Amino acid sequence: MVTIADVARHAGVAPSTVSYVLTGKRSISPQTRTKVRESIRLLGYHPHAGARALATSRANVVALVLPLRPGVHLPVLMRFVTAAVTTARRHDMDVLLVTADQGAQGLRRVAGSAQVDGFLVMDVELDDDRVPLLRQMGQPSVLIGRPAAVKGLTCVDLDFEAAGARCVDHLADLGHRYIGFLGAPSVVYQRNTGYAQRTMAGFGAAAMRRGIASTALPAEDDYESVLASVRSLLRTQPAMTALVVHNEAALGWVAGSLRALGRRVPDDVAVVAICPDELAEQMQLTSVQLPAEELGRQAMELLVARLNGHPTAPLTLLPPKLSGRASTASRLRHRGTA
Amino acid sequence: MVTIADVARHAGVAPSTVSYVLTGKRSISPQTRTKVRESIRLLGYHPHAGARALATSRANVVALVLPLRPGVHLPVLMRFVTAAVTTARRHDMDVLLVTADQGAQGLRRVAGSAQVDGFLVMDVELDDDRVPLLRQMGQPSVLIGRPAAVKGLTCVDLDFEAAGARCVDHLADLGHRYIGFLGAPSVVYQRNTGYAQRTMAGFGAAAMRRGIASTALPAEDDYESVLASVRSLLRTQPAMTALVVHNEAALGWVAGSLRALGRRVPDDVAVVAICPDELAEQMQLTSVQLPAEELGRQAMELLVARLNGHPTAPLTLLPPKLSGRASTASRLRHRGTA
DNA sequence: TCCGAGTGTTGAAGCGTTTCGACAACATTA
DNA sequence: TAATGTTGTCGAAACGCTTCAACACTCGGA
Repeated sequence: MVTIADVARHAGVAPSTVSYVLTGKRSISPQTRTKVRESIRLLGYHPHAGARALATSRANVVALVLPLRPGVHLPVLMRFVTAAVTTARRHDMDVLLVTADQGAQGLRRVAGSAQVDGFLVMDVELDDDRVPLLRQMGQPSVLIGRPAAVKGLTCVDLDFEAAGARCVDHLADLGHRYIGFLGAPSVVYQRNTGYAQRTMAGFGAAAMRRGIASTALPAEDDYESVLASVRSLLRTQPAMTALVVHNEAALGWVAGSLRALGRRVPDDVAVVAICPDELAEQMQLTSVQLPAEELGRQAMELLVARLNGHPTAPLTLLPPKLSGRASTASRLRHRGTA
Repeated sequence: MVTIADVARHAGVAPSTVSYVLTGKRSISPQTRTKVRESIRLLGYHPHAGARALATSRANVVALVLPLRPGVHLPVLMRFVTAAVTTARRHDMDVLLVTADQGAQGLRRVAGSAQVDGFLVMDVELDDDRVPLLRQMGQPSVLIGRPAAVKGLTCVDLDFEAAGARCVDHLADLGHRYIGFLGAPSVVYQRNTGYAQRTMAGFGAAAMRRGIASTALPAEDDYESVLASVRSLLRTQPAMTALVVHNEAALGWVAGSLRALGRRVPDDVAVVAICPDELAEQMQLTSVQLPAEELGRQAMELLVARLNGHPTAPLTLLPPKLSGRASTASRLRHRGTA
């Protein structure tokens, strides 16, 4: 292994000088700087991460805590992950993967051994058992998701209530008066997952506000079950002319199910999805974006800020954005206003 | 931070003694051992990972290299990942996430800075640009997948050729004489991905061997495209009575497409999938298992073996296992033998 | 001419481990 | 009894980096 001493010798300077060239914490003459840089390049020098961590008590690594629970939509999850990793790298940080099975135990271990400087915790539930632990541990952490109490934490999330409401408003503006809601798999609700419940709440409240009749059902992630849920919604509310879908896995089967039940999208039933934009684009669905990349990026930026001692707000909510597409381009409004 | 010196002082021994208790590299009297253990517990001591890495030149971290290319089925990928992480933890190792965008550059960096002791590389292509790099770098590595030349490497993979063949044999034994093959999205073949091509090859060779007519087509991951592919297969070979599907994302739409074209599973068309067992179980499909967990586990075990200086075979192929389920339970055989 | 400020560089101490050689204390053998 | 192992413990020297205090210069200004 080539060390800083080797570089120093090769460049004819002291090790500390090389260090200062690297970190930029002191001014170095341009001549020396280029000389040192050249030696580094020539020798293929890379600072030893462990040694650096020891000297600075900073590992430049953050833990990414991924529970991998059933019911989470992995493609979406991976977008969070990629965005977070990319952002981390932009700040010269690496990412250590901590999965569910390691549990609280695992958090303690990596924090205690100074392996990581902070935590990025994904898929946070309303009352998450990791939250008290994170609060008590000194290490900075950022949560993607929103536990019941955010005091003393840093959380990032989409404003799911607003998202649910936004869907209703859009449909109401188009003249729809009977709207259905197709939710996540029922386990997700049983588990007390904040985002699912909040979307529902926002949806329901907005419907009340606008004087619109609404019905909601969960949907599992297979065709039969989606079909059953849609059928059930239609039976409950035969006049239903619009459907809000908050379930990525079910999306692929919604149009098919409606068709199987004799309804066409968008002419008989308009559909609004809450999902990543790409997915909606591909299926030509009007949608409220689930800005996975943006969330992952923001979360990591906040974590970096905290690592550098900057204070952060306990809760950052991203406003929902709706993109209109073919699935709500029905002629209902014209009919209604005709 | 509580250090080994603190523990030593608290227990009334030398730091080195504490270290020996921890590593077990020298015999320590039971009394001292319990005394030290008690102090460790009481003070909540965790050895500093960086310091340890510096002293031992072993980070006890492996890099997990995840390209996250389009077309890979993420649920399957995540099973590899979870299995690999779990296995790593069983050997007291942690896992650093390295994603595609970091490229070869990233591999060099983490290896050079002694951040990781080895690499677990996933989703390896036939001629992967990371392979020469891995060969030249000193660090041990294990690949999941199978590049064109495996000399000097350690690779783990399912025997996809055998898997393709196994499907044909099963169907042939049931009396089918006209078999279709529904493959991965076409990008996967364009990208020269080994597993897709090998499955096809195994399928084709077995069909020839058994004197069976076969047709193959790729399928994209949306309903319309699956329907189109299936229709095209049926048009090419109207007598087709069986279908082998090697495309997790398409699986959900296969039965629907066949039904839409007037064929029922399994009575008109038998279906065999190559996919993780759980997925097949859920859809009641006869399948050749894609043993993601087993592959991830094996790969990590091999990596650990290499890290400990044990030699490893360049190629470990897992034999395919077929589980019969409802989707091939047609009465064809009886008709055939009747 | 001398002083103070600023600039560029250095030597050495320290970060928290592991590990090697040394050394007591005790047990075993000749 | 002396020589020889064995066992358990210790002190000190690494490991490769950062950073602080100190030092040698140069440059203006008084």
